[in-house]
Amino acid sequence: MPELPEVHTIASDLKKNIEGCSIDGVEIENGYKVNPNNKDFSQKLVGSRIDKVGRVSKNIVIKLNSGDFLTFHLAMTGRLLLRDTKSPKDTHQKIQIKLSNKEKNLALRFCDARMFGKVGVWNGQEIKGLKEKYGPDMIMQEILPGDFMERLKSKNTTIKHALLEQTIVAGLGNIYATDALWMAKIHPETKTRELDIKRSTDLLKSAKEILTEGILHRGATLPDEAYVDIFGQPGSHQKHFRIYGKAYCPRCKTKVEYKKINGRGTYFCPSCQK
DNA sequence: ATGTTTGTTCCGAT
DNA sequence: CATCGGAACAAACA
Repeated sequence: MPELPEVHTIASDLKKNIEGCSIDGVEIENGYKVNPNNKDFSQKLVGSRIDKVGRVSKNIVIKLNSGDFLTFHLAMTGRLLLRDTKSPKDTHQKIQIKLSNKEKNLALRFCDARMFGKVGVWNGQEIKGLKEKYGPDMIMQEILPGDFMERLKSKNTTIKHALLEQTIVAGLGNIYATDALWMAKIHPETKTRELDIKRSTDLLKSAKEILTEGILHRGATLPDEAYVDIFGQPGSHQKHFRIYGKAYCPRCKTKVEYKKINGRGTYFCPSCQK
């Protein structure tokens, strides 16, 4: 489930809590598979130290002192939890990584109900390749409106679909893209080829604004609690959704329309999104 | 029982 | 060969 604000929250909390820790052990649930394989994964992790925690698009990327990188992609239902080593196993727990420094012993746990998530260890070259496959990050990189427009126009599809394409711009998911289009008063089925500079500028501004707001609210947690932070706490951005999940447009009170656009549930106001 | 779901990748059609 | 749309991945929930 996590989109940029949720992944950002996890990465920044992890940064404060596990940088400098040594990796003492790795436990992988029976049948669960990681990259490149479970044996090499464990061997490369155990005995190394965590240098830096960061994010590449929606991947959590952890740099080790060995020069290798540990990555997590949470997909729809992945969770990263920082627990006491003695705390009981979490639901859908797939991996436990034991960490320690002078003051504490911790367990970093990866859990995933639907198992669309991905976990692995990679070398520097592979991480370079990972970074290269994504478009500019909506928060960490400066994107000029003209560039944003050209990138969107490079794909001949609906604006909603193009926004979700991480190779075009990185960070938006279904919820934030839906709200960004509402903020910019753009119909989600608008063809990318019909974009002009004014609408592209509005959309870029809206997307950055909604993602920034999401970060301030520590992400959005839906009723199923697929996303919680590393301490198991929900975010609060769900209280600030603009049109996602709404029945009436907050701007003009028109009844909200819901339809699948390129396979994803999309809410929009038929009156003010043109 | 059926239709949903926050993401991404792959396959078939064009 | 390149591009696009949709299915598929798997599980929980209403």
